[in-house]
Amino acid sequence: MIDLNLLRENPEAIKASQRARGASQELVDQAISADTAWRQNLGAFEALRAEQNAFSKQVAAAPKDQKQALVAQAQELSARVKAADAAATAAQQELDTLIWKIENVVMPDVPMGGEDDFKLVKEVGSKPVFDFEPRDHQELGELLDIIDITRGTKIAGSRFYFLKGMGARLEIAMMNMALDQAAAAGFTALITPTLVRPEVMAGTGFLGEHADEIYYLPADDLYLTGTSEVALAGYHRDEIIDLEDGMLRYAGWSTCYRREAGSAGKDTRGILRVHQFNKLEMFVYAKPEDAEAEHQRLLALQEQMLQKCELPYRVIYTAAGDLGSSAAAKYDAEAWVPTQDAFRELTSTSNCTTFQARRLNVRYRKEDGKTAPVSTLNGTLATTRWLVAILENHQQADGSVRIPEALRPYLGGQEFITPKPAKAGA
RNA sequence: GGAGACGUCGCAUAGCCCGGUCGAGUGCGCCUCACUGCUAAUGAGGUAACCAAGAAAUUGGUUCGGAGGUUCAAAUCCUCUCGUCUCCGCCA
Repeated sequence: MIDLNLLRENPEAIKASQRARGASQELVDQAISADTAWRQNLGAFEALRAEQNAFSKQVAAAPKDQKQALVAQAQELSARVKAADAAATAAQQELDTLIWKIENVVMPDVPMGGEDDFKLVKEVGSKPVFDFEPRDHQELGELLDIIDITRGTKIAGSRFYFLKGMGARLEIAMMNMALDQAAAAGFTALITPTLVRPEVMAGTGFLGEHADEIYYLPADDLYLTGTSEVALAGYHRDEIIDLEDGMLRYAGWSTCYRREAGSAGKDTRGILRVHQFNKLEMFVYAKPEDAEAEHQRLLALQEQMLQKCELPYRVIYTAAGDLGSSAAAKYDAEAWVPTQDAFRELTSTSNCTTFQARRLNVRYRKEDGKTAPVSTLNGTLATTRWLVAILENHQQADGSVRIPEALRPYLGGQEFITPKPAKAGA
């Protein structure tokens, strides 16, 4: 939710942001008139209510024989109060629906435009050169017997898979390495609920634009979360948190579920885009003045992970139109996927400024003792998708895969994943 | 799954039966002052959040888990809902 004061004092800033996103500017004008109407209605109601409260005290103090007459008067007043109350409530609802539709105000340096209008920040590492025809991760997965898509599909349908043997262990190793790194950087580990109530899903904004993407369990009226961000953002909901000793940093470990309804036919091969995967997500509650520096720090942590996995990658600064509605700025790190001859997104980190916290009502106490909304930030540190890049970039001519050094301690020192030896006589 | 109890201002509780004098008492914690003087005791006062108006002091309003309802008036009565606890049953 945007800041109402900003709407009143500098609506042009919000309009400019909406324009950069390619979102509606008209909404801003509508919200301003709704705000004015609401405040008028509220003032009228409050004056009437004050009258009623004063009158009510008279009634209470009046001697018995006068009560009857006073009550009769009060009835008439009560009716007017009810009407004014209803009008004020309606005006507020109107304002609310409008204000919730306005997206977060983007940072001034965010490029205008859509998905392809990003700013390239950097490219790191060199793309592997193969003197053989590289296999894609699905082929490697089958050859090494570490990814079983056929059986995943058999038991759960398309976009499901089994990670088997070293495949399963590789994912756990990577997740563990990420968790260790996060812990060293001051993040508290959290294993989060993956089923949440409707109000939490709505409160974090995912029921809006992502509604199609979400699994829902009608028998229990619960939603499966597509990221632990939902639980992590809701964690301190309606709280005044203490940021005196520094920001609150969490590393959420969870399985994520996505319907991928809008991506039929896209990335159907392998495990690049699946209905269920694991993810380690960083989430930070910070004072607004510290948010930008922390955003850079999250990106640095992501890069550190990518480098430990010895992956060539690039960092892009997303354009306004490709930002989530609560993000003011976002960096994506994309790893090189050789068989696709393309960079594919492995991590994403967003600075949501105070937008998300305002909606979730998470505040802190400032020096002057007043409360103010905090800033929230999030960023991916590892997901199942990373396996795609690891397998493809580190493959050898015989189909074996070299394990990046940093991961080896998590795999008993093992250096390669090798194909099963062919059975004798086969 | 069955039965019951409970949810009040940081924490612990009073108030609810018998609606108005309750936005709400007490204890603890915390803050300020006084006194004493020594890492304390005692006394006095203060101590929620949110919204609107205002330059501000301040004023008005809302909030007693949440949502509805009854009433001139709801912490208090009614309905639903969420949560916690206890006992019983059942069981990965």
